[in-house]
Amino acid sequence: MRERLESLILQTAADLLAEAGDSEPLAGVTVEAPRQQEHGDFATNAAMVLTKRLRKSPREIAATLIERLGTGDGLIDRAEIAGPGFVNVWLAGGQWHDVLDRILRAGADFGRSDEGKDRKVQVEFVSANPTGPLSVGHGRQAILGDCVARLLEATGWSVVREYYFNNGGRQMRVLGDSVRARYLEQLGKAAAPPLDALQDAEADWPETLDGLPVVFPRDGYQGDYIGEIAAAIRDREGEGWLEEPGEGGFRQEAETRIFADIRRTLDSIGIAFDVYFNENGLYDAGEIDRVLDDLRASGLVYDEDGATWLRASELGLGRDRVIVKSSGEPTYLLPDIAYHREKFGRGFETIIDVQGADHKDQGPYVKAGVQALGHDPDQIEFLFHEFVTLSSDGHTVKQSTRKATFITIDELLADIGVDVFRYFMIERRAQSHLDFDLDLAKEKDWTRNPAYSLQYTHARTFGIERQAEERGVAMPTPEEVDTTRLALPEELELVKKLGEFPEVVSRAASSREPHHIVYYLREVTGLFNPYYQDKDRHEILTEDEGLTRARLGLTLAVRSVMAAGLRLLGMTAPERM
RNA sequence: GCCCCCGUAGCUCAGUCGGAUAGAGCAUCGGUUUCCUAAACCGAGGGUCGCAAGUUCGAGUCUUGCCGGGGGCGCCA
Repeated sequence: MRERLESLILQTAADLLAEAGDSEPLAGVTVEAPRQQEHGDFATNAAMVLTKRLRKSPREIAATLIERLGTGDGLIDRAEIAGPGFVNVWLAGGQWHDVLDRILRAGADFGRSDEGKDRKVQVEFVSANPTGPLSVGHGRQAILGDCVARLLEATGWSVVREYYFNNGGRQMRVLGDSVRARYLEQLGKAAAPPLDALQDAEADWPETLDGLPVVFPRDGYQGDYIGEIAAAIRDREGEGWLEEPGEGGFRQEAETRIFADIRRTLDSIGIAFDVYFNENGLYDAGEIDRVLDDLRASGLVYDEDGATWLRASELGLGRDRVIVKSSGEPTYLLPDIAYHREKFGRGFETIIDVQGADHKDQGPYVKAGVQALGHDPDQIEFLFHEFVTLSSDGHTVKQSTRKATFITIDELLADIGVDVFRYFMIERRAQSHLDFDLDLAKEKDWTRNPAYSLQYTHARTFGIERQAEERGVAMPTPEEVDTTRLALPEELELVKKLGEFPEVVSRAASSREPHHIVYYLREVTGLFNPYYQDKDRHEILTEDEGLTRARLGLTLAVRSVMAAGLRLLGMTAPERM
């Protein structure tokens, strides 16, 4: 309906330009629902935009526009000039009734669209290396990536969720060494380093302690999970692994167990990846070498100080970057470029990389790399999110993966549950810092919790249904709802808000901003709860069967939108709370 | 020093393509319940949209500078 009105207005405005001999295309004209209800159902700035080009006053143009629009084939009830030259349009009453009818007929599909046209998009997120449990920071990225993927699915894209990981390299060696050290300590063959030495990088590091060697790496992983993995190995192997290198069985065992934990955590917050992509696959397939050769052929690579450099400064970037160290080992950048070329090879039209703020200025280098290889860098989108800071008792809790002072998703879930977790992780837009109050999170009394109130609005529609059943009233089918019976302003306002849902989904999907869904659902809740509550004006279950069916229809429409919205957020939509 | 993000009500944050009187939740204060679930609703107070210029019919929104907070500027990933 908005589309119909919009095209009508755009066409009329274009006609006015054409008649004035101006053949340039029309730009900047909007048709939107105004904030104030008194400003009509829709408002357009067309008259003000055309002022210069038609060399007439906005109000004069507005008057012409209104005259030309007329009733717009029955779409328009009336139109008025307002303020500096807005044209406010009120739709004919029946239009809103049609909207409700469409929502009811669409049911669970309302809000979905095919604008993605089944094009392939990849969303890569989390991508944490298997060195430890997922932290709350990973949680934000996980929920953000998943919700973006859900939005894209709802708008007709063919989505692949992907997790990229690296199980080689220095990090993993340190991990294996850390496990091995704990294993030796548990068998009494080594001494644990003192706590103060672990916590202070400047402190003295003992070679031996009480006659036992200290084998724990100075920069080792300190979390309890390391000791647990070591204990599992000890229980199974006894002293059989005394000669096993950290890089061997210990590293492997740690990776297997940690990855299993990560997957279980992801599963527990409702996330399933389609692809787990191992960086090693790129080496095995010879992709790294091929990319290096191709980059050399592009002339954007040179050798200096024994290392190989990407001439990124030539592509407008800050500085050149090393892609192969003088040791012959590639830096992260080379496999990253190779990985992205591989993504292009899989035919994705759009590639979305969800990453933390600390990766912000690396994106351009990856883009520069793929551009040098002949791909369109604009097909890659980086979606950066700022950090999650945790606070407790008014103080920020310091987090460090290595020192294991971070709060894991698992710990938080035990306190607040998946739905509340997902809600708080997605409520704010990605580029805002997320200050997560642990005390609030651990507070059991969630009666003031906005996550809860969204779910409750959905549950309330079932409460109404149960109440209706008790009175022997069945929920109506779309055919049984005579939408014209809904005439109260608050009912039309609610219908109007529900009708915006597809647009909200579309905008949230194309801007990759799932938080819009949250705020929209809060608005629906904010209209439906008072409507339900104000029993003096409008009980839903009345003596009038037709009116009751219409209001139950409205209730069902609210249910559809709330259910669809909650599903986009990955939250459950309970029937009873 | 350079680059990126943020700065909006007491707190935490929304604010669509630049649009009319800047919103929500929480908190505070006052009220509402023989009722379709009070896990609710109604009302009130609370704003120099960090500061200053600029762009224009119009700026929380765009540009520049400054201030404050966060992140990044490795042959780490």
